[in-house]
Amino acid sequence: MPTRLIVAKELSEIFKLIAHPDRIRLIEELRKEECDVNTLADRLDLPGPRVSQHLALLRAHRLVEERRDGRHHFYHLTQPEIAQWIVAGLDFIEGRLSGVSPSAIRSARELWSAPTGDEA
Amino acid sequence: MPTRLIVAKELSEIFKLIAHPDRIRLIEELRKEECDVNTLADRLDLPGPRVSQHLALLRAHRLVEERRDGRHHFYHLTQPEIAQWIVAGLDFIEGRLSGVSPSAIRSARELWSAPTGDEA
DNA sequence: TCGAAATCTTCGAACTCTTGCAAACATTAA
DNA sequence: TTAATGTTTGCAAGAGTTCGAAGATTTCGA
Repeated sequence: MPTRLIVAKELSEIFKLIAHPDRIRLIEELRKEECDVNTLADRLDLPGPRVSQHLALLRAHRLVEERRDGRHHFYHLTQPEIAQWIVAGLDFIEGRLSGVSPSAIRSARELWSAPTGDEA
Repeated sequence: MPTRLIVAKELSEIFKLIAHPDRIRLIEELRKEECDVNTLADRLDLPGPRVSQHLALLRAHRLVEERRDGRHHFYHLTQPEIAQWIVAGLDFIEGRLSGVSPSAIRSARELWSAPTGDEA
């Protein structure tokens, strides 16, 4: 199989992996520091099993890693730079007519770029 | 609805849109210059209707635009920079154990970065 | 002009994959 | 043992993909 085909498939895997609002928010939460599952579920207002399944997927693709401490499972990004890459994708929705105002995008970009503990 | 949720959804739309090997290769082909549908189908070795459907999807999300000339439909990227953003995603598959060798990734990166007319 | 060929799009039906939810399971702590 | 924390499983609903066939438009030759 030609190189280009292989790489296109691998790239599409990455995109598929990230192409879910819950997983994007998980990555956003983890962009600065590790966090345990329950806290993530609380912050994102999602049921526990769902968070766990998403994390299992991210883990299977080595986008996150797990650290266990007692009964807590802490997750963190293996490559924190991926958060910056994701937010760079905002450049490509800015021009579209969909339901996102430029100011919403601007504030989102600031959220992702800002230091921790400032969530809106 | 909170801004963060909206933006996460919009971002996931973008990722979903790109998360297909055919569409990634289409974007790759279009990264430098416009091209008509048949030529794309030939180069990527795909059936015509399939190419057309993928392009319709990209068009619906304004990632590509159409220019008609006679019976030819020429497509081009509305934001050529998106190709560079996509290829930057290669950074995040390099460390994984999947079936892609580092050299394959390196050559893919060169392919996407190189001037036109050099396809392997 | 008429009809055939070329180019591209769209439709509808199968197929697959993902998602969401509830229930059950596993492990650790008190 | 009981509670707390996560994970896994099984299944139904939904979304995305693919294909063949049919439709639309333009060009070109008879």
